[in-house]
Amino acid sequence: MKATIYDVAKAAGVSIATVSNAINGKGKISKERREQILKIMEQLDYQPSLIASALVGKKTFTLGLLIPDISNPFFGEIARAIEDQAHQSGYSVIICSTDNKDERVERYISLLEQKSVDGIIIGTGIDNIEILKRLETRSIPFVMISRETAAIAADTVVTDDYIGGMLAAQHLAGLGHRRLAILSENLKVSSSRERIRGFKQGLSDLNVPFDDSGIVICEYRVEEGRRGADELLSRGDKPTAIFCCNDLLAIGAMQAAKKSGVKVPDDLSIVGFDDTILAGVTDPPLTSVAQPIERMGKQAFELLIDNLVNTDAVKQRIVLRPELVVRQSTQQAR
Amino acid sequence: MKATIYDVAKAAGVSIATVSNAINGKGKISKERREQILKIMEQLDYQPSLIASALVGKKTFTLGLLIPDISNPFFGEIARAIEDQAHQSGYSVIICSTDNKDERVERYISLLEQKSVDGIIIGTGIDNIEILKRLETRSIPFVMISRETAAIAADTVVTDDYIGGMLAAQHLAGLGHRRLAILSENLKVSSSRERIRGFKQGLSDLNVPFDDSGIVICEYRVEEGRRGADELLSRGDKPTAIFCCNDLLAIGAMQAAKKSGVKVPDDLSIVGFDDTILAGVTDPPLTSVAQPIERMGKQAFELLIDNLVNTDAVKQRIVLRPELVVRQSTQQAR
DNA sequence: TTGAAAGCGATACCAG
DNA sequence: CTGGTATCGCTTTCAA
Repeated sequence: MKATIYDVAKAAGVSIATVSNAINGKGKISKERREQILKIMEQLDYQPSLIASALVGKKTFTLGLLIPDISNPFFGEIARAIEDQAHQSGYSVIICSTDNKDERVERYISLLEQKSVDGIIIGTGIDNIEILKRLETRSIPFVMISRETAAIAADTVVTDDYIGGMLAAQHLAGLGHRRLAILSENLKVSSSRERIRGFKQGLSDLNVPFDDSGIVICEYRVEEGRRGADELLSRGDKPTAIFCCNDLLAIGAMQAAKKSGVKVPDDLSIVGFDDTILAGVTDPPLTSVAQPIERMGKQAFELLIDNLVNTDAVKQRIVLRPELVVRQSTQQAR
Repeated sequence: MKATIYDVAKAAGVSIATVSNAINGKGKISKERREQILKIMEQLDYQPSLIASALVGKKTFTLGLLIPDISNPFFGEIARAIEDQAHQSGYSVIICSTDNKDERVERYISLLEQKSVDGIIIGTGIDNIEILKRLETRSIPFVMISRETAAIAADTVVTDDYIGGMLAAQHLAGLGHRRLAILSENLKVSSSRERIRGFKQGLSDLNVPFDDSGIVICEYRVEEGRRGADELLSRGDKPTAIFCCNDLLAIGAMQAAKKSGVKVPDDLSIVGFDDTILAGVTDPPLTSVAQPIERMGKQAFELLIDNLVNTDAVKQRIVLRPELVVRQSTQQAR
């Protein structure tokens, strides 16, 4: 059987209170006693039970991470960034892939609640605002990462999607492109809207005309991106450049281009978003707007921890600047 | 404050024991009482504390998952498969990215131990066998997935790497290739050795000669794969086909080929391994040996659960058959 | 069918 | 400095 604090106390000939103090460095214990106890703990291979200490009111040192799908490289990277931060502070993180389904979100949150996690990081879309409100009333700290809700005051860390769109626009316009198009996922996602808005603003700043008919909306998968791009490429005045609101769509666009004999980047420049591992793997490698994932993870974790300490701190919204990573899917317009 | 079982009991005018029984369907309770209690639980928005029930000896319904890196798509998929299985049975999983470092493995295991996880799924290489032995003596159930240790009797679920190698060989030989090469990662990993052994056997079965000088070893990243392939392609008698022991290396090989003007698949066929999301994204899409990840996750979870129930069951080793997914990176030899 | 009471393993307060 | 002891929220006998 696993050793408990009682075993240690008995072996050391002291009370459990003293052992507890020795472990946590609380109270005053003579140095000798302390070392003696520590030694015995080692001999007994004793590991304090976090379960028990969580019950007496301390924290569980466990976090929940809600994302659409851990097998999606973008979220895998987010998870890794958060995991690293958390681990440094002794926290572990429970993954919850929601598939963007509110029903799964609810199940997971209820589970996390029962497990008394210290907080939740939400990186998945949540349609039903009640879910977040519930978190609030139950005073479970949470922060949003890479997603937003206007409907509720919440700590948030996001990439500046507007700037991201702008960077793409400046890059493409700078290369001389004048016939541009946008491939975007569902406009319900605020980040897509912002990316588009930034892109259009970027163009307009440079006096490059753009008409909304150049925007094609599709789901977020490669497959759909391909179909969306097909449509764009079959038009009378084909675009010479497409801005895609994520890498998956960009890959779809590249595949569509190839199928219809349009050469990337010679005949068509393509810019993606997220700069996932996929961007470096396509042929040609994809120019993409990179989100500062590592810093996002760090900030999200820190916000959450602040929340634990200072329950009623003012909610913050941290906006991080993206960066354009130029590879070979874009070139001078001809 | 969160409602406890006492609040429910008081509100229902019964004892906590009765509430407990109502929740768990244990003992005998009149149907009316039960429903009355359930209703009150709902009114109070009561969620039983898993922490408390874990303390009284029940399970924590939490698992640890040790993998090298959750941001690597292959492990992301493994994690997802396991998460889905686990979630179905009410378990949650804690991710532990080890970077293949024993020191991180130890820290994580000790953490998982303190959190009293019900079991651990190990999908990462562990050099120090003592770590596993320790798990054994502490009777923490664990299963290995996609990794093996001969040094200890453990439940294991792996892909049949030998067959996987063979499938690749048969495919390439069947296409008429005679000058073949292998790009493999570190031979310390048993799966690499098996893949190579299977590949060679497959060729020899078909009377296709193969010399060990055609094997190039490198690390597992794209970058190194490129260098390894460079070497192969600069040789006097270039291979017409390369079998790569994972997708990342295959991508490296594709890049090397492109750089030196060798066309894939016209001049060079390439086969990868793992069939990650990356395989569908390269140009041309990569022919790859797919591991049945979903089934692996399912089996691993089931083995673990069996372990919980039946502590001293005979250790099993489950070997799953891989499958060749033919895409466009391979074609008839000319 | 229901309830009283004894833990589970730790923390923390209050005496000594 | 050190040690009782109540407590956290729940499960589980054992009686009633």
